[in-house]
Amino acid sequence: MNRLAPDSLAPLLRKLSSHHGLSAEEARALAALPVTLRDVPAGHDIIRQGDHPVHSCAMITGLTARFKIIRGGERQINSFHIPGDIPDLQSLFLERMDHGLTALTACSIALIPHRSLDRLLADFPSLARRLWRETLVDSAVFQEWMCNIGRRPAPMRIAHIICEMFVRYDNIGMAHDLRIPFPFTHASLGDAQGLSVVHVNRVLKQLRQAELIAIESRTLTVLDWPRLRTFADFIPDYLHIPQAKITATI
Amino acid sequence: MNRLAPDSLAPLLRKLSSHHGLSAEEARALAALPVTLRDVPAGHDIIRQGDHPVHSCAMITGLTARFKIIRGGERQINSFHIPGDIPDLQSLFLERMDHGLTALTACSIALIPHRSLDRLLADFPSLARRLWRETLVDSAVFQEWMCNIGRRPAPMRIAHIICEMFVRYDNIGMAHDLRIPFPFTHASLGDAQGLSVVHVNRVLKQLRQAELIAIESRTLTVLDWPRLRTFADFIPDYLHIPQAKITATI
DNA sequence: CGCCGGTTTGAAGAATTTCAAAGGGAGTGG
DNA sequence: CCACTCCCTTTGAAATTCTTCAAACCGGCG
Repeated sequence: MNRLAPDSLAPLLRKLSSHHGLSAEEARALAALPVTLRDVPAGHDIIRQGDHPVHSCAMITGLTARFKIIRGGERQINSFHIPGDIPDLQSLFLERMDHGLTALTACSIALIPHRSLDRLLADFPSLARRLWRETLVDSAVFQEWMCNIGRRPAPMRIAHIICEMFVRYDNIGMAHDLRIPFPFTHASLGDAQGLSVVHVNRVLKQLRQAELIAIESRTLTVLDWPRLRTFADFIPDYLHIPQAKITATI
Repeated sequence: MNRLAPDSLAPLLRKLSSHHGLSAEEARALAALPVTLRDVPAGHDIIRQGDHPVHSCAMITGLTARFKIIRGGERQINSFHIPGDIPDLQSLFLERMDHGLTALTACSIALIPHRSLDRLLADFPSLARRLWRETLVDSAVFQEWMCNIGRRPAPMRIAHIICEMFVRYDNIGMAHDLRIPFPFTHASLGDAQGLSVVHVNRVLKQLRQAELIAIESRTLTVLDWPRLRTFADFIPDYLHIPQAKITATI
């Protein structure tokens, strides 16, 4: 399942350059990282709580989630990760994993040795700043999720996470005609937004009946973006995507 | 309300050195930062959503909270900050504030110009790594709070946040005889943990009656740490405080 | 064809919120 | 020094949201 490929970091490069363009030199340094490609089947845990990873991984295709299992066995999903994300960049500085990373769909990921990352950051402080920024955006998303889970009623929560995924997929060029991949199970949405499977189901039904969204064959169509985003109280600030890139499509 | 003082960053220095000791040179560079001290009255907003700050602030005394107001006016508190924390370090890279920072008690804070921080980080990559790490710990705390809010019942949530504050206060030498400052209002706890004021009140009553804690004159006493931490399912990993420093006191 | 994971529905039950109102306690002004 | 005020805490009761339990359904895959 391991192989090497030269431009496997393309999604990451695109994302990193989205804020300020990457210099040729920076791009070269990133592309030169010695990565190992790995294909992960759906449902597989990529990193487990308690691990001391020596790699971080960049998402190439698929969908992953960071999660914690709490006493009683309930799962809390803290984030979803799509191509271009580095879900476990923090493991570079926080040696011990306090959460897991799991593949919600079949994924292909690029493993980057911490040692190489260390060197890269030392040699290119500007890249260090970019990556630091990425971890901060991550953090900003956590904060918005807390608002969702802590203070918004279920229908708003689900609408909100749909809006978020829509904008994020759009940002990496994976939204077309108001359609995005939607491989989420009701259980994964519930674990992310603090709801039971049953309730997620009922709420999705509402959203469908209100003709805000349609879901078929693991694809979600936004039927009425303005109404959906209003309903969800969705304000994309917190994703810290450059304005220009957002307003273009939506 | 502004004045200058030489060693106002002492709490921050102590915290930063807690992971790996600071070199003399690093400590000197930090202490040389041109900070402005400011006293903030309780209830005052230090930074508002939408601001583009040119400083970050280090907590010297008092208690602050990061928060968002959502449509409908509800407040979600995302984090509490005690002396030694830099609640808004992220504003160095995320230009626009997507949340606010408010003083829950009278506070004194040290404003550090972003320009000086930039220079510091460029001159001392090792300090950059330490500060990056701090923001990642912040992130880890967000993740644990998500577990709390999303998946734990109210009594566990409140017990958990109490455990967290206890360990954090202990870590900066502000816990004595199992007592910590407890200036939280029920409203602030509720806004942090996704509960109503009324319910926080009832839950605190339970915890008192179970003789897990006692609260008087804004001081909380942990009456039975082992039982409290078990009840809360509290595992301090996520605070990423060096083992040695934790087990010593608790 | 049959299995399996995921979805859907109904009904009952629990946790939590909302509404309403009374009870402290600390600071302020007279 | 007292009275007043404001904010916070506390309590009760009713309403609501969401969960749990149970069971049927559905669609893709071996």
